[in-house]
Amino acid sequence: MSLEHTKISEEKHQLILDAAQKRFAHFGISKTSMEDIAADIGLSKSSLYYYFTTKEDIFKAVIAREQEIFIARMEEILKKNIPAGEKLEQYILNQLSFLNELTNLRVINSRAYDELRPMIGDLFKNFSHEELRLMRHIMEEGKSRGELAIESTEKNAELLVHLLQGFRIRYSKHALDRFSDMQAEYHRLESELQLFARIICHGINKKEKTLS
Amino acid sequence: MSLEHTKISEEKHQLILDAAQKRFAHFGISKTSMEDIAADIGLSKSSLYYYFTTKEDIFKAVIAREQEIFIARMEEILKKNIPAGEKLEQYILNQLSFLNELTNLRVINSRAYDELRPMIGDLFKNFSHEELRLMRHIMEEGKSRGELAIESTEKNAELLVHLLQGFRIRYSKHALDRFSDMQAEYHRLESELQLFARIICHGINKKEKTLS
DNA sequence: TTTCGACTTTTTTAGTCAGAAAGTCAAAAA
DNA sequence: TTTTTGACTTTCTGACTAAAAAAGTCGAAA
Repeated sequence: MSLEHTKISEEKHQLILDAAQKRFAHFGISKTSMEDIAADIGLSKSSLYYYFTTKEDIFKAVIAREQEIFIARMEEILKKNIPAGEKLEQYILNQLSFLNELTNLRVINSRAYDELRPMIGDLFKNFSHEELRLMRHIMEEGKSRGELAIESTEKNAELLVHLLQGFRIRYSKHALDRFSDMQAEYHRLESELQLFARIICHGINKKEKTLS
Repeated sequence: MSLEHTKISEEKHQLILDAAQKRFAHFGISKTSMEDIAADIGLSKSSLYYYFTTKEDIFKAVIAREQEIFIARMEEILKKNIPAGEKLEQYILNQLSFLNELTNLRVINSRAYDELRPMIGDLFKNFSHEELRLMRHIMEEGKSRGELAIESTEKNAELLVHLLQGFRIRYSKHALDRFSDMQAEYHRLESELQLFARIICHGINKKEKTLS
């Protein structure tokens, strides 16, 4: 309890999470021992238990931190003074850097998900809620400004979050298939997401002259 | 070889696949023995090996057949004399019955995918190609008729297939979470897919008067 | 408050083995 | 000639064990 409030303790927490984050991203949970993490930052294994009660807790904290980073980054977009459509576009495109930088978050989308769900199910659910909150914000703003042609902000927000999640899951699965050329894959995906954003915003049908 | 051409043999093939399909859908591969399948159609296990060389082959054949059914059903849509946008809409909506009826196909999208990939990886890839072919057809038709506002038919077709696959994977994962009210879930998903189709076709932005 | 070494407990791993299921084949039946 | 089968061999799986590794505890010390 009181641990949370001292500065030094907080720094150590972050130090541990930094080390764990790298290890987990590289070797996965099961192939990362508490000793490994401790050694990385020059502590004994026992000391880790002073800061975290279980290995699971460390993993959860790592995931939670990556989720916070993602949400924070997306919130930056929402603050901008641009049309809702553009916010949506940027949100969609920023998935990319998300997928590439937050490795652990990416991994829980794919292979590991079924094993990890019992552990991080709540985190995942909470993350979905957060994402939905952001998307709802975009929808509401766009609707109230008369920029978006939508009825139910809620349904639209849900759909978009689901599409993005589906896209991410599918990509994560795919990415593990091949250890090959990640760079080329990145560019392919980037242009695909651009097209995605464009279609979502403008539709695929030719625009007719609107009657109303 | 010559087996393929006799009528009786072909019927037996189908009979075996019918039984296997039900067993697999209900119990999964590992919990379905060759004896089980054989017993279901009043044959000895040995006889099964007269028609199929391995259990794996039977499973592959079951999947392949479900894929063919799906593709055939979708091709029906392509034949219709309706605008490309409507074809797209119907394609998107028909995912639903696909997910509900072709159980084995649904399962390989979710939990089992990682285990099954080595076995059915090729089938899956081939299925993707087929789906892409259909989607490309819609795009090309829509473009040549001046109905769709697209540049690269290929890129648009790819994106849409990826979105649909992502959606399906996400849904399959989700569906396994809860054994709850499948009926309500079906309706929720149906209306979500309707919205999906509408946004893809018309976009989410308010239409401005087009200049060109 | 923080660290650690020595400690116990739990989980993984490697290996064994028996029973079940997969897969083969020559002979019989249709 | 096509189809089926029972008896057969081979392969796979699950349950068990012992040993090793990793998780987790605790009291003492810095």
